[in-house]
Amino acid sequence: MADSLPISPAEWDVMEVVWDSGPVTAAHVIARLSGSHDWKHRTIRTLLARLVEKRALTYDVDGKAYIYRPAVTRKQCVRQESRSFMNKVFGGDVGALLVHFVQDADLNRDELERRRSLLAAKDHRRRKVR
Amino acid sequence: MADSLPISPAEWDVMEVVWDSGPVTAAHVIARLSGSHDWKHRTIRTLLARLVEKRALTYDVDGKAYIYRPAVTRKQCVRQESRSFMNKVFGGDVGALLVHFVQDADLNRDELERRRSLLAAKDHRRRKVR
DNA sequence: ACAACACGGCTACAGTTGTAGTACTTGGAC
DNA sequence: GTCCAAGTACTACAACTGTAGCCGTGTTGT
Repeated sequence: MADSLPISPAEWDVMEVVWDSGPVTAAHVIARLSGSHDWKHRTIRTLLARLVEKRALTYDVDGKAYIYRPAVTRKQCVRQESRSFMNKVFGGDVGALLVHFVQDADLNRDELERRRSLLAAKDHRRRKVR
Repeated sequence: MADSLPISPAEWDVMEVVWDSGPVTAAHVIARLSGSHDWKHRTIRTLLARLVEKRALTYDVDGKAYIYRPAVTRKQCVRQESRSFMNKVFGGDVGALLVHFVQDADLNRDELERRRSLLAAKDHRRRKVR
């Protein structure tokens, strides 16, 4: 339905809140993001306004405040971002992409495992020593 | 080894050529990209210069021209881009990412299949008619 | 030796992004 | 009815991007 211009990383974080919490006020978004980001409320209001401009959000007026709602689904956006990422980095080759991330996941698992063993060994040594 | 600032999409296309072709002149990069992009040679030279600034490329001077070489491996860059993409869009959840792309791949296969059948049906009808 | 031509350096300029500040307006408390 | 806190609109500004142009200089063909 929508063209939906690209959503920048900062804007994406705002969209997440709106997608998660249904129709929300700016105040709500600000409260939600205050934990994870160190943004002044003005920054978040600017991002909301830009997302409206980009037609990624709409709003209803309630008294003096706006109630924001997504104008595009998360799925649509994920799809679009994913495609452009895949094209840029993997030349559009889903296979190559999958290989990369599977290997990456395996590496992480191995790394976790390695650390666990290290810890275990340390623990073992400590036990022995005392 | 390197900090390696973010590489923009246009710059990425330039890096691809350098990664693929080993040490290259600007002229070579320009020739290679002339097929896929409609860039003036100045644009590509600008991109090369920016990549040097960003320490993604280095060069040796050969007479009046530069011979460019990657200063970062493709692997490093793919890793970095992939991480930031995964964090932005999938909240760092590799699992969710894999699910998305696998489904996407399946959809594409189905879509291909659907088109093939359509074509086949059409062909069938045509044959019948004549 | 001189004219082109090719090269890199510097400059430009508009659109996007991150990160706000200022100013004006208005619903609501009193 | 008045005043204020909170809300939106407008403005700001530097860094990054896409997309190049101009300029001085050195290389090369003739």
